[in-house]
Amino acid sequence: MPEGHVTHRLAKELAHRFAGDDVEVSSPQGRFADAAKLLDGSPLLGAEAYGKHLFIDFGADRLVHIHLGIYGRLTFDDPPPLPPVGQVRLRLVGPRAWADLRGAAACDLYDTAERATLLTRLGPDPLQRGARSARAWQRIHASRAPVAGLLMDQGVVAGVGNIFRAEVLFRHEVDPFLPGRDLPEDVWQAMWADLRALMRAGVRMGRIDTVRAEHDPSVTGRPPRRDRHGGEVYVYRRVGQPCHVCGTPVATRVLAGRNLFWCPTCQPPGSRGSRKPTRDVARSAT
DNA sequence: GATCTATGTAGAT
DNA sequence: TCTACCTAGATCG
Repeated sequence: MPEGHVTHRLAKELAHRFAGDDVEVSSPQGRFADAAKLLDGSPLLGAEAYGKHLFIDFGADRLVHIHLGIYGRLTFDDPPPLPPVGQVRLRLVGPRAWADLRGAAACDLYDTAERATLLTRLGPDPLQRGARSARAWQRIHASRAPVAGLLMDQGVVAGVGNIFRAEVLFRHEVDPFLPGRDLPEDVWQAMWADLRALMRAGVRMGRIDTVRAEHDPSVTGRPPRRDRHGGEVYVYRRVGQPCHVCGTPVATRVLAGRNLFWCPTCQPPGSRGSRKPTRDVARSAT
């Protein structure tokens, strides 16, 4: 589930369903039991996301820090709460809603100082208002590491995961293995703007849908139209299937332990990319 | 039922 | 570069 758009969406939903209410906090599975006891009955003041990190504010300098990892889930439902199913690490029960957390890589009690320390490790989050892409650019421009690896580094850009990195590289025709320092600055600026738009669309839609996102009025300024490509993403997990733009089979390779996907024709070796996202978008851009 | 996979990261080697 | 870890659903036999 989780790239940055998921955490931001969850923060919104937590605030919407719980903010201002006293909340029963428990850990049916037991692994968060001590902290849960401490927070039980406290008012939930709000929730915020930064990159893939989620913070739930219970006041008195107490925050629940959640990182979903690769398969964590936070689900919501209307009252009354049902008996826990499976490994429920954290359960929140308020008068208007209840929520279960499963499989998270992290679920810890933080104070604001610990949150501040964590945030210093993270690069700018494209979903954060006023995020400064220049900080990311400094890291990219100074590195000889492949740009596909840099995009996944949360210290460079916070919130980008395996799908957004594959898609944004494709959309700008950048060779995933291009050293960061060979990426032109104007291409980076365009990728950053595209990430902001794609990830915002992801927050709204609750899914990553880069092909249709380009037809989202807020992304392109045009009304949605029928998807001519037949898919939700261009390259992610489409190994061997024809590229939606040129028909070349999508390639894959493991990079830094993660599966990377790209089109060898649209993103040939050494390609420094283009400012306009994909030929298709270039055509429909205003 | 066993095995594989996954939008992730930290820590060891 | 590898391994461990968090869990559930899909796929294999």
